Amino acid sequence: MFSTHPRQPPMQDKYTPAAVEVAAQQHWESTQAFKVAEDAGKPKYYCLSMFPYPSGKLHMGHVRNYTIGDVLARYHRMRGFNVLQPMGWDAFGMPAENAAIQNNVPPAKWTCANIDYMKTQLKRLGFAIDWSRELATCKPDYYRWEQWLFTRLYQKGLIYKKLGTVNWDPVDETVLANEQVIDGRGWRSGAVIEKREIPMYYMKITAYADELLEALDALPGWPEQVKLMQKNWIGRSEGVEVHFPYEVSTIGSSGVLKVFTTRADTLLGATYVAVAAEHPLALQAAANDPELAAFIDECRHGGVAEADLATMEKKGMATGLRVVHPLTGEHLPVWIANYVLMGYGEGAVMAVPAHDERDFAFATKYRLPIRMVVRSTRDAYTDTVAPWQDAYAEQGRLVNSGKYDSLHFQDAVDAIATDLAAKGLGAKRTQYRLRDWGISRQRYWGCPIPMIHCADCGDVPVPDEQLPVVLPEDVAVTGRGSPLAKMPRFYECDCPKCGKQAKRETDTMDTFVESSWYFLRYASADNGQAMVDERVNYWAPVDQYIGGIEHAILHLLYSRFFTRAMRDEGLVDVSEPFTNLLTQGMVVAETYYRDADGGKKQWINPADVEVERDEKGRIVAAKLTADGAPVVIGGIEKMAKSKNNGVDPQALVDQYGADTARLFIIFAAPPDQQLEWSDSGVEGAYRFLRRVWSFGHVFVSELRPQLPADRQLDAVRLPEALAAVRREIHVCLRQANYDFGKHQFNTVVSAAMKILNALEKAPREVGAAHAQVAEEGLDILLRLLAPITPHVAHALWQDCGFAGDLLHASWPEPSETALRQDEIDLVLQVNGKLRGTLRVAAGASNSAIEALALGSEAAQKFMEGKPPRKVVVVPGRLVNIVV
RNA sequence: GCCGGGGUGGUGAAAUCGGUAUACACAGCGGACUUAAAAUCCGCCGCCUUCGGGCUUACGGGUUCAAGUCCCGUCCCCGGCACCA
Repeated sequence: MFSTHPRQPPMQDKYTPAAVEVAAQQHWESTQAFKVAEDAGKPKYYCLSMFPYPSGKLHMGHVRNYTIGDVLARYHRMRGFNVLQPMGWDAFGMPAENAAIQNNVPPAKWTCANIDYMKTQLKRLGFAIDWSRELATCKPDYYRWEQWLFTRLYQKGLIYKKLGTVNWDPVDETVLANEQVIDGRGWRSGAVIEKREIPMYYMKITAYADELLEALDALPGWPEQVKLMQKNWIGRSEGVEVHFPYEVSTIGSSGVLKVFTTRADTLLGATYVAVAAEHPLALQAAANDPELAAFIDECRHGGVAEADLATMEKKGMATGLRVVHPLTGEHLPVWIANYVLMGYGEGAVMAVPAHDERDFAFATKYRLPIRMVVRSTRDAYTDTVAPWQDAYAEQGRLVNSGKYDSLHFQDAVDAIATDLAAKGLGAKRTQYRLRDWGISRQRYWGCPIPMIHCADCGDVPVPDEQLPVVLPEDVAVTGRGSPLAKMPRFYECDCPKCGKQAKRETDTMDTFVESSWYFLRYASADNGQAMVDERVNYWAPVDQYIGGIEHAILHLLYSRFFTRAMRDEGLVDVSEPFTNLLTQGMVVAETYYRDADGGKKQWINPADVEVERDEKGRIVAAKLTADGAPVVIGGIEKMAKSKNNGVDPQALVDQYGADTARLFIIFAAPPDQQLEWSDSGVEGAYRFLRRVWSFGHVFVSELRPQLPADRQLDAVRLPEALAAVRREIHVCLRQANYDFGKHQFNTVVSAAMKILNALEKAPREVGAAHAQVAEEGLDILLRLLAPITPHVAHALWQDCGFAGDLLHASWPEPSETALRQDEIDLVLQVNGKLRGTLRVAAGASNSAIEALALGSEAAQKFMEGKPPRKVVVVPGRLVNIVV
């Protein structure tokens, strides 16, 4: 109160992020800096971050995603590219319906309000976005083209209808998403979920399975891990389809049970077959067997998620039916097993307990025979087969297989397939794990499927002139049933073919459909006459796509499929939508909680907690600031509402500004790793920007006036101390450019910090030369920081008197003159251990270095008089003397 | 269960083609400035040590003159599994 601030700097020396950022953003806004059009004179760079679901407000994961994208966009602009960075909203989806149920607000209204707010947040963060291309998938001018394409693909046969299995909540009489099924029960009703078969539309993604697989090899810009996951997901496997003829005496009719196997070599080891609970043979057997019927009923309980099916207890029951082994003629029992699924392959598998772990466990449990037919190279089998060993599943030479004995895997498969084909009981076949994409959803807040069901004409696509089928927006959502199915004014219509009264489809599409083509729509977002136009072939493909690793399979695979489907419709030239892919890691933070009633945990926000540290700085305890009583440290978790460990980006921006938020996010971890939140790390980022700011203004007031007229630094002979500072700056720049190339932005920030450290420590007494080095260093520093902290860089660029708009400045390159060194230090090792350093001339020969090393004091000492056995010289790095 | 990824100081992390492990920060400790505090600046900071040095990249082996990096095995953590987006 009474104090003055005698050393308080002049006004412009104080870093005030809010003022700096508003000014920079106004400048970009008034110059329309980020609005782009096609330009044949420049290479184009289409930089795209995955568009957000408008959930309410931005979370830290969004800020990270869009900061990474913005860094790349601004960097490429300075590299001379014509950069497009658009933004939009993935606006259909379940959360809007849940909010509608909870707060009694229509999904459309809720969604639009969220979009408005989140857009202001994105603008405040200073992203270089071309907002003129903004789109929202819930708007008819977007989804009408999705409906239009649907009718095209339907007429082409690429979309078809069949039964699919869903989670049915018998109490709420509604279909649930997998995440709404918890331990086999509905999340709201608590009712036991049943599997139910309903008619659904499917996109024939399997028609592109081979192309989607093969083309992965031509995507060098994608992370190997993502390509591998997609490859495994598509799951191409070469195998044999085997037909087991029905035993007529038990089944009562002739026919064959089809199974697919990749291990046809083990066919002679098959001791039973298993079918899904919904399989026709299962239903037939259950018809007059109440016990079997009860078991099938039990199999219907629980959800459809694969992770649940794979981890549940394997159960089965014999049907009393038999099939005939196609090669031996042996009669094998047919079992119903809960782990066999009707939707996968043929809904039936052959079981070889001796060589398949799951079959082994099943056979052991139900005392079914186990017959060894493969002797692996490790000769793992003894006379007793239990317990299971992984080696049992290995390929090897056949035994106990009659004429196939001693054949190895591939020869055995070939011979068996040939014999099966001769008998008409099987053949080689390629199978995919990938299944067709079921896109029907029994939900309200989605894109209506443009189909009309007519009693006479069947399923009829909505004609072009009747599109879009507009989703009514003034709707009450209750969570019971589907609102559209209860809305005659929506579903009552006339058949487009015969004109009779018909019924409109009331299912909507999977929201993955909207996100499978939005990146193409951005190129021609203003076109009201067509889905895309010729501009798409200027911008597509996306040069750099950035988003969470959690989308590695579904979203990215659907987008690759959709791009091809649109290509084959003549809408776009390219096949691959995303040339380069950067998968960003999660944002995580510490959690704290207290035990509450009923074994529940009461999660406490980290902002309300104080931590205690020991003398090493380790956190040893934590307490709630409000009451001073201890809380439990819950470990590091993904930022989430449920764990109350989220940090609100808005509060961060309000307190420190957008540049500090961006700098911390970029510096704390490389983009593809998880990012651990740290309030003190944010402080550190802010401190750095303040130092940059004050150095800039020291330059303006003290150094710039000393600059000589001739500014050719490369021609100047600098004092050694200053030459070292300049070399350090250029070494850091070289490092930063290398790191930018591999998207390791955290070390670009390190390099910027090192440059500032070097500038601050530069010897001041050398006057004009110092001012010159400082000017060059500051020039480099501001351009390096321009993509990361664009506002502060923009302001300092102006204040320090550098020419032009920093947005259009060129990217800096290190000077060879500045990097030149006459002598270098090598590491001296004896027997691989560090024993000293060796100063040598930069161009010294290996033999000269070797001689110098052997003669050195350190080498003499640690060689202990023994003769060198070998001397390894790594030029520019080290010398290793082996004795 | 299946597929993919990760594990380096007290903490976030760095180490480019197998070549000085711990750059750059954060936290902590000590000092300067201040009536005091904040801010700022300077210094120290992997572990052990008989002060010669020895040890250290989740754990156990292996290859190599040399391994955080390559190979084999184990443990733990995370992402995805088709209706969350």
